[in-house]
Amino acid sequence: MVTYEFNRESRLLTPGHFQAVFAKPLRFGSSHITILVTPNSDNNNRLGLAIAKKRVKLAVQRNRIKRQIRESFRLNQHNLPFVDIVVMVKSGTDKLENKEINQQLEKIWRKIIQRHKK
RNA sequence: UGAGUUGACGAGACAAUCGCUGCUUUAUCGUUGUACCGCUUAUUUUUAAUAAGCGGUAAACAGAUAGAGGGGAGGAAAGUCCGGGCUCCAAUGAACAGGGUGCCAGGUAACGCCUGGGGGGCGCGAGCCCACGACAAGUGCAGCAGAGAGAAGACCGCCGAUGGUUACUUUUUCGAAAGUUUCACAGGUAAGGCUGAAAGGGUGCGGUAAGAGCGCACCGGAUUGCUGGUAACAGUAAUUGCAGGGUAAACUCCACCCGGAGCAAGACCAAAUAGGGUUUCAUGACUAUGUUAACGCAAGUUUUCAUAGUAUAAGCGUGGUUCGCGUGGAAACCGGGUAGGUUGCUUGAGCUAUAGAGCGAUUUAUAGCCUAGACGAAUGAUUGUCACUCUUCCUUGGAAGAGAUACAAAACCCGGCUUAUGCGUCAUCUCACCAA
Repeated sequence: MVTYEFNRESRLLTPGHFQAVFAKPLRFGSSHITILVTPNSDNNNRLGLAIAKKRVKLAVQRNRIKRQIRESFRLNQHNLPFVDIVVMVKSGTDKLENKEINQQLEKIWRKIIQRHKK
């Protein structure tokens, strides 16, 4: 079933959730983005964002990046296996265009899907 | 038309698709408690009451799903620099300490803000800028330069009583005398030079050996009075030779103001685990005394029963005090409280319009309106069309191409200040040029 919804059930909400992902992650990355992945027990995939103030200084840029990531996750989530995901960002990302962020993310989604098919 | 000045407003628009988050409403679903009705069981106070369970109906509250409607970042949301509301803590008031403000008047919930006025500075002007009380209460500070930096100072210069000397001039009774020049020097001087950011009022005339408020006139200052003004202050008259510079974002003095911490404030619900208190229960344990039985030569060990004691234990360590060690189980209830959740949370010193008061900040009255409430943190993404600027072409409003789209995102709420900001629109006044 294809869904484009994105509500509270598809987010990591508490520090506990985040710790679980940081504990033993699979790492995927591109030039500006790092993604940590852990399989979860729910029949759902969940997204958490870790955009450090150190990496992206302006609140406006942080918001923009978060929205782009959420949008990309929302549109691709039906292809992903059931996993918990934490997206981290390297410095310099605030200078990327929306399109570039999207391209990088889609590459990573493909990698994750391939890895989990095996 | 150009160059400026001040003020106000806007912060790309529309459509489609896919999403996020509150609100309103409709439908469905299940859950919880409430009321009523019926049935069953139990107890007793037995034509009934109470409790528990099941079923039905009603309305309410919250939840989930689906549909519809409607709302969803800013002028600075920023910096967190002031002020206030609100919350908790503290509190009789006052003083001290500490901090802040600082021309006058008004506005305000309050302010370090705003308005009007005064003074000073800048600009041809419209206008803009200024922490703008007191250094004659006291203390302190000032590199270098310079003679001297505070009731100053004699380096150069100017003058010069007196004494000497050289030369010259004049007079001459030929002894000399006077003058000029020059040297030494008691001293005078604050005009000039020099230094400096600053040198103890300024200009002119008189005066003097040379000078000097030494005297005078004008300007400036101080004091006292008068006039105008609520006041800051301004004007004016008389008196006073002038009275000791700067610095108070130096200590300080004067006047006025200020309790502390903050929505991670505060309030409510409250899992698991651990721990606290109260009550009850059951039996067991321990101790003391007596006692039964068994074993044993005995000391004693094990054991039965009874009585008494046990939470500030008994007991042990050490004879006493102190101190330390030790102080079992189950159930119910109570209270604190972590994770988490709910609330505080958006109706407010609110916005808009009209009218009145006021030069204005502002304020009064009436009417209308409700305009974000997220919490690992929503307010978005993609595409298309049109707008904006520039260039080119035809030509005077079309086409093509290119470019730009800033600064920056609520986090309890308001009033300010400061800083960032591509640009567009409107109004205001000033200056310059041209035309009339």
